[in-house]
Amino acid sequence: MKHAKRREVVRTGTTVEEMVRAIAHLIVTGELHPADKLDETSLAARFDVSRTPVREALRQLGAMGLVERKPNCSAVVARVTESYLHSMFEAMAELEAICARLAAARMTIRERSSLEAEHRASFRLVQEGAEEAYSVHNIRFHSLLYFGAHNEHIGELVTQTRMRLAPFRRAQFHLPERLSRSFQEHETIVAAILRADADAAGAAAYSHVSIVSTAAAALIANPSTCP
Amino acid sequence: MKHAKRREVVRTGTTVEEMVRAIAHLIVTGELHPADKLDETSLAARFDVSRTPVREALRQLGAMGLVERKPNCSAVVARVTESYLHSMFEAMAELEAICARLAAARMTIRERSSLEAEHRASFRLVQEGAEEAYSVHNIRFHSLLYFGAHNEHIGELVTQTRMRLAPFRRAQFHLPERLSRSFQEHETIVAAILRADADAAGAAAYSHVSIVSTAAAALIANPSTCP
DNA sequence: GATGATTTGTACGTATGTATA
DNA sequence: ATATACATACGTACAAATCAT
Repeated sequence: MKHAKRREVVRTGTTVEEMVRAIAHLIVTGELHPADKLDETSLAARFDVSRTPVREALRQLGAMGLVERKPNCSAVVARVTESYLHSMFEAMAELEAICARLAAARMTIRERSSLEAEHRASFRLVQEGAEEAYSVHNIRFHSLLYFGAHNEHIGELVTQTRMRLAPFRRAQFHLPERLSRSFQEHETIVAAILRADADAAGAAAYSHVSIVSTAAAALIANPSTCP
Repeated sequence: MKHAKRREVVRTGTTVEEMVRAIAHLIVTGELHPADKLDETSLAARFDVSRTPVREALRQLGAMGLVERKPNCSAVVARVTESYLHSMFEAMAELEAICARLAAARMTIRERSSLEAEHRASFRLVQEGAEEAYSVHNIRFHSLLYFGAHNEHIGELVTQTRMRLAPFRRAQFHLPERLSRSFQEHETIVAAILRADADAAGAAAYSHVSIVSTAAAALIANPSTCP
């Protein structure tokens, strides 16, 4: 069969968009690890498209910082040096702090209630030790914070940073008491925001972001063999 | 002549990289204005390459936020709403503040000297009213700040934001006393950094970034006609 | 509203550069 | 070290969508 048949009946957009989403998903969920090769031909075959959309997707993912591309060499899932990883965690802390400060100052009544509700609802998950569900809550909680800051651009920066950090967060997932500690830190942030104490909210959000570079050594950049 | 001859004898990289640089330059220097159409075929003809590298460059520029791309519609130079523009200026102020704070705490002796030297050298430009030269100095000054923060990722975020803001800064270029005011603000920042006063440096850097949305109305996003 | 012109989206071929036996 | 295999870079052809008349 020469011409590829469409892989889905309903197209969600262009092929390139699908590829960007698909590949990004593989990367942030950890199905592909840093330094894994992203061979254009293989990806094209795997998703049953031609190489052209794959190339464009890889180019876009490169600009997003999720993949590394050097001329004439296979693209690879982005690796980072230990120092760069540290800089991303620090940036994350600073950005979260900004969002928390702004949120404390700007959130509407309704937004404050939503944040409090989301937080309260997570108490049960902590008691049950529901790691997976808590992780979903955690993302919603932080999204409410970003949104509550009422600054679109900062929201994009923090989301982008969070995505690039995703492949390196996996390690810290199963620390003892992680859930209850996280919950208590959220508690501090929420309390500060509810009383509109911007400085306290910022400080709490900053210290909530783990600065420790917990990533496995294997994920850290070993200089690639390719020029 | 069917096959394109190389436009340059020495290739600086791949064609796509050249296109990204070239188009980005047109955008940030204001030769192309927000909402200007970026026709793939025209660009390909203009730079004497095929559409393929142009497409990939546009995809990358899209991910960088310099151009907008919707399926089946011409790419256009990125427009922003007034509120988004404001959010970028605010983000810029926050990021500059972080850099200044970190720089005050972390710059080496040598880096502090360089910053001071760069600043002192600009005094002459202010006296002479050398707008163009001062603008070059200004970029170097801020780059020293970003670099002095010793945080690569934050450096990338602030550089990226600065680039996206470029097409909208043009308006504020010729304000009265702009140079001397800028110089005095730099003075405050430098002084704070030299005495390692992080908070003062951050505050000074924050207020140094003009929050006013000075862009001409024509540059602001009017909803595009294309789906 | 239908039709032709223009432009984007995707497939594929060939050349060139890199890695490997 | 030379040659072979293989992956990418770019050009080009065609299909599909959009816009203008």
